[in-house]
Amino acid sequence: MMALKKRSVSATDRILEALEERGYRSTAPRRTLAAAIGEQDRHFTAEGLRKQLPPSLGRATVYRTLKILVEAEVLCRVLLEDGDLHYQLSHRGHHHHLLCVHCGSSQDLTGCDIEDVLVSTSERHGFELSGHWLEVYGRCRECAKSGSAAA
Amino acid sequence: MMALKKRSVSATDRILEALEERGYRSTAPRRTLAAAIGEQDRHFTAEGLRKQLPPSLGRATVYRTLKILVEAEVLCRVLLEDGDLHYQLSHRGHHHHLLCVHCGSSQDLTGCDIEDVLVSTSERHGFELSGHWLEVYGRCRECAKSGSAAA
DNA sequence: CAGCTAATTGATACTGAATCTTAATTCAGC
DNA sequence: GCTGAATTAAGATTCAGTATCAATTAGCTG
Repeated sequence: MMALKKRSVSATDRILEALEERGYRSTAPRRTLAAAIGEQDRHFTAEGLRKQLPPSLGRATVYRTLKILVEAEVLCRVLLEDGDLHYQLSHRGHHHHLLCVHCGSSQDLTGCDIEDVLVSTSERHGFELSGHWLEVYGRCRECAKSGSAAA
Repeated sequence: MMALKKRSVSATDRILEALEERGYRSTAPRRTLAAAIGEQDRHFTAEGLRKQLPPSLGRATVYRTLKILVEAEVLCRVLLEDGDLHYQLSHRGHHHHLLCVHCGSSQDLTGCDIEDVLVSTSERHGFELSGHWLEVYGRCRECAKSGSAAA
């Protein structure tokens, strides 16, 4: 089906740059990890990623690096409908996801007015807003089109 | 500070009723659990709850019952800002929470227009909406008022 | 209320994810 | 090439949650 990939900058490079920017050393394990993450085209888990890596790459290294990358905003965490937390390549800055429950793809949600609605709603409740978490589930255009009898 | 508690119906009773409605037996462990849950005035975890119970109450029983109660919509799960999932007494039906990051209290978010915004936004993306998860973080009126130098 | 059966229970073992510890290795600058 | 600090891998450990299963118990039924 040939999902189109915008790999112009290479996610792998973005990851390595982010590490360098933050003063982390360039090591073989991190390069391996960056490459592996760059190949993910869906959200993934730490353990799932680990299974795609040489077993010589220590578990702690995977977890440490993922944590760093989330802090660096290269990765973000997405909440699946069942409460599972996965990782995913991210664009910097605050955004939300449209998660396809069928194929697992995700689109970023930008230019929506949700923030505004939240602000005014919070005010009505005397609530001093500081943040929020939103995930949206459904079927992406492709999956909705290609039928598969939407439940 | 005397948080006001609307305990008119007693959460404990609501829990027991929900179990009965669904054809579950009334057992001593379940009554103990219901009472304990009724006393929670914040979101809590399965293990946290367990620590407040007689150790004779088996681990499996706690988890089993919590699962039943979530299905019965007496409890709902809330996502904390750090990705932790907790439980909380719930009103039936779909709703969101305003979670106070300071005192841990939560208010239900009702009568907001978020659903509408989501529908139209999703449409713009060719996305067939099926569900969403939203948590809002901040400070409740009390905590915002009582200062404690909002970060 | 005694007896019965299926639901329920709790102990225990088990799983899998994630963290901690530590000694050895590797990077990067000199 | 040296050297010190960052990084690593291995393994032990913790922890939440699940599965198993024999023993118990609720709630009929007569």
